Amino acid sequence: MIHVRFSPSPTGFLHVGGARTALYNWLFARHHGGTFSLRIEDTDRQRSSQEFTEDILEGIKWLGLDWDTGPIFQSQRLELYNRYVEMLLSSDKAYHSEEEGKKAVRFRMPHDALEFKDIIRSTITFDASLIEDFVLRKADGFPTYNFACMVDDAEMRITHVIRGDDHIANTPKQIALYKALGLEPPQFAHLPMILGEDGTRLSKRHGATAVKEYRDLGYLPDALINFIALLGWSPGEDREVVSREEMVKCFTLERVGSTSARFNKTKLDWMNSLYIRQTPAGELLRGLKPFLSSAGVDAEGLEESWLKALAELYRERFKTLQDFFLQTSFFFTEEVEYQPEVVDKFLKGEALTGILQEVYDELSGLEDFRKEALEGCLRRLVERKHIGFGKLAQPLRVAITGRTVSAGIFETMELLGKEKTLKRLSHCLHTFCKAESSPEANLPRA
RNA sequence: GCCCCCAUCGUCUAGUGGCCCAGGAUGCCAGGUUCUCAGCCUGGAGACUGGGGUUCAAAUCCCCAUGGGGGUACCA
Repeated sequence: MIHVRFSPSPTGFLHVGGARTALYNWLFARHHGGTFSLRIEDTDRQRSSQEFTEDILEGIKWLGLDWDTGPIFQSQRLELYNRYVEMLLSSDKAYHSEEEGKKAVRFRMPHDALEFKDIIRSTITFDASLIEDFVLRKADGFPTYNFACMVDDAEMRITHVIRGDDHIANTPKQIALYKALGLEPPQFAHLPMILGEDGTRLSKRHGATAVKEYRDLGYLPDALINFIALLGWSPGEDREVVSREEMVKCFTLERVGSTSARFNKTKLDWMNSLYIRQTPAGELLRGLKPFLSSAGVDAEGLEESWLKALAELYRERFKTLQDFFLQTSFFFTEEVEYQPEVVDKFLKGEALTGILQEVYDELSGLEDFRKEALEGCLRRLVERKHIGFGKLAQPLRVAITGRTVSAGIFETMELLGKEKTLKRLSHCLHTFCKAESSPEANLPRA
């Protein structure tokens, strides 16, 4: 039976690197029908905090990685580590030391050559004589990382340690500890790091690095998971879009690469838009509503079917859930703001004024405001006027949306509704076209 | 400084000695579809870090150099 764990230290938010480590452990456990445990390594009393612990747990939950046991907290297991310290002390494999008035227990590091097989890399060898006698128990009574990690891995019967390769240098120390205690070390798999877009270690200046930031920006957990999984792992056969279930099915550590990967937001955006396009509208709506609410829209007060139709209409156009409101905001407001440049380009000129007036007249006489009827009506109009449809569509789009890009004009009008559509058209005719057209004649008669 | 790891298109990667004058994806460019944008379709440019070996044959194996990353804490 395979047992793995994810063991973050709560000294920072869960970032994409940690998320990937958690994901690979989870995938490995699920693939082999083993267990996946959570362990919080909070032995640094200064830097650890409850806030980070909660952030990490919430992040893992949001990503949909369920765990079988834990979380266990190392800060609550001092007694256990002390037992191991006594064992090492009594067999003279460890000793008390004092530096600058601080009493600690150090491990008597054996000086023989050390090597271990890494599943992802080749055999890694170390000259143990270069490794000093490291501290097992600090002056404050807490264990150090290397010691607590080893004791817990042994106690939890961890069979595979899958972690970031910044831990490679720790591995010989931990193996030496296993040997000193007469225990069999687990197998190790060190994952290459995830770097920032510029190839340097991931940090705040790379923009969003925390998992929760991606959630708040409107990325779907499945999309993030898929993207992150590909940072170092490949299912082969030129496949890239892989569902969770498929990943579980085909995940192996052998297919994890050994080169560090740069985080590439552009590709994440593509992946996210792909998942958005594949998500059923109802489900998409659940994700969208919180974003609408935070934008000040009373999402619950809106008609579900209308909102669903809107999401359906725009699903191919937004890359993040946050992006959705940015593109559709004009549906949720009474008035629309018009940019001067856009007005000059699309709403001025006599010919235009005339045609927009005719559009207004035609539309106000329409009973059926569904897209098919709207299309028929406007197509007939441009045919009568002998102009290309584009000549009409753009000014009309600007008039009712305030922008030069939107979804199809008929669908947009249908969802906007007759009232708002006419109101905005009327507003434009009054405000922008007035001066250049003959006074009364061209004004909406509505 | 010392120790360790790594090295294929801008980026993520496929590739485990011949199928590779290197495949996919993304991004970029061009064209098509079209009421704009997006999407979709078609095409294009774009890489084996360098140098030595080994071999009939090397992106694949070995060595060196270079570059990048990590470690060198009573942090994890």
